[in-house]
Amino acid sequence: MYSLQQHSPSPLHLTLLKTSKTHLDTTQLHAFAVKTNLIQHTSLSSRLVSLYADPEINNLRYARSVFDQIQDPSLVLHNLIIKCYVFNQQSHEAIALFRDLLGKSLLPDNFTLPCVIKGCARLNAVEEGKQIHGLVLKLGFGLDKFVSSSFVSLYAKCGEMGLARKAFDVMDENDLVSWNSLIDGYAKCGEVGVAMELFDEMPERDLFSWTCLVDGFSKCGKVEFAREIFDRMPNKNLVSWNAMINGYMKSGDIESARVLFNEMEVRNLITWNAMIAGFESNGRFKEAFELFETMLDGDIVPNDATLVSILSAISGLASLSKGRWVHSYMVKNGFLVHGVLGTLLIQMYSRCGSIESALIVFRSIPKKKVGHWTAIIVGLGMHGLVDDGRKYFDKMINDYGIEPTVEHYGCLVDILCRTGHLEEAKSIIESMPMRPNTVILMSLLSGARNHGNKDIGEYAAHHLINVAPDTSGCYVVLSNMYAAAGEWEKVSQVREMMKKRGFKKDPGCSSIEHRGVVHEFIVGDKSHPQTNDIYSKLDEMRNKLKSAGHVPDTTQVLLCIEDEEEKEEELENHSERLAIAFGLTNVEPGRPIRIMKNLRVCNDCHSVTKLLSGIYNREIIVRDNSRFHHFKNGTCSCKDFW
DNA sequence: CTAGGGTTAG
Repeated sequence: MYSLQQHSPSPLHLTLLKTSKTHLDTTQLHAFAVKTNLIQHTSLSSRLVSLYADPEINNLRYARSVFDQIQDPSLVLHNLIIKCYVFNQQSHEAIALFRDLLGKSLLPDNFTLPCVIKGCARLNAVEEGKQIHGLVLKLGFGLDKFVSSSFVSLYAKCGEMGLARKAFDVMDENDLVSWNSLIDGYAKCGEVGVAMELFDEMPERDLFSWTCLVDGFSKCGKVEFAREIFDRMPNKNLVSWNAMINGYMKSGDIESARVLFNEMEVRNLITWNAMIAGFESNGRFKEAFELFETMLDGDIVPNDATLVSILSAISGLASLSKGRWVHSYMVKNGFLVHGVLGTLLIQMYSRCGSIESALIVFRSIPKKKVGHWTAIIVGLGMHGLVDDGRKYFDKMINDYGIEPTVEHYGCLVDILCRTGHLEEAKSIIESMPMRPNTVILMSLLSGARNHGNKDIGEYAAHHLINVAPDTSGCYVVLSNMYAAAGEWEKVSQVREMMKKRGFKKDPGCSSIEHRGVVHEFIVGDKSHPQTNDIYSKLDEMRNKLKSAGHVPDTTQVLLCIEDEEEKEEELENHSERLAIAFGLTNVEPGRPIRIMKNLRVCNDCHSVTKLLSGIYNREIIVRDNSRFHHFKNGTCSCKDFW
């Protein structure tokens, strides 16, 4: 190893560095050039740009900074940087530089154009692509093989099949790449017939073309066609198998995906990620996590994409211990939390019930982006830390100059509704720059119910039914509100509406994690190995609640049950009660019981859990479908607003 | 000082 600081430059050095392609050598050449002021020579600085922009070295930041110091950089240098931007998924920067280039009255050539067009394709920027197309025709590159096939690919990727076809037909001679781009486009649009016809017309088909069809049909949800092609393929490679697995996962056919996965002799990281992401997106969180463990046992190294799926899966499982374990794995293995992984960690911790850990992660992120702010504000909202939520919202806008999105407004509205500032919440909804979504309107409606404001309740319900007529929760809350106001006629009107629209409730399901195992309970569940213990604990709970003076609140057992005793029984078997009974029997005294539930906690369960937290002197943390409830000493963190 | 356009996970 030599050091340029200690040796004077010799021709030998320069020759060595000219042929070298490592990052270290390049930075040494860079340092040398700066020190000796040779960087002023365009030939040397140009060489540096090309080295830094080389895919092997790929140091975009250095490439750009050297480039920026060159007076009147040549077209070739522009081409290098543009290509490097596209390679590094920063196509908007590539296009910005392309515009600079035109502004400098430099003309793009047949090297520039395919790169810029590819950048447009990456960004789905079909309008910009069309403008460039006009320029291409003016400059006379319309017949260039690479330029025109780039347009076929761009239009096909953007779903503009008419234009793709035109660009294809204009070509002198269609090579394999242009055929594949076109077929890929038709397949992804679901044009099975056209895609197959073209495929049959192709002069030669290699592996690539077959895989385009498998992937295209998978992506547009025609998984049975994808499988047909897959079975007919003369040869298959990893990409074909992965595309097929992905197709099954997208269509929700997890079993078929698993069968393929097991049949595979060779798998790569993409295979594992496709499976894990597939489990996660289909709500099979437990299996996603188990596969992740299998992967690590097999010494396969995960990447960011794997962790994105795994953190989401853990959020779904609400398993704090698994979350902590994965977080420490990430720290040990050098995963950076600055980008999307930071967002997911914050989300994971707040959804697993530890807002404290979420805050620690949030504070540790040096350059916070919108996603981080959203995650922490949503988290604080879920946990009912009201003042903090408001504080972070203001801080984000005023100190960091970040434009709030609909989600941020949602949190603010939620906070205002919780504290009874309903008019203010309503006026924020009316003045925010975007249309209110279901979540915001539900917050307002629930707030109106809890604070007995019928006018605002009806206002919110009216808008909700317009925005999302399928939201059953809206009718439930509205009916609760009328019931509380004693307007029984309106209550029955709402129930009629629900019946007419055919709403059926999902069965309630709660889960609790104990010693690394997730235990699931549905309403009236008797399948757990400890069922006897659980039901005798339920008996004990019922007696203690009775002596504490609890009267079951059956007003929310809405639809099908008429008999009063049956109503009470239904309540007693709600899934969260089973989970609490399990928790009281199994979780070590003094440790909190953490439960996750798929539906909103009902009124009666909420007041029962408050009482139980006092009676058994236990902290009980329940995550329902919208927020966390920290029950302690007979009260709840949501202050009875949820 | 460039060597280009088509398929798989997020």
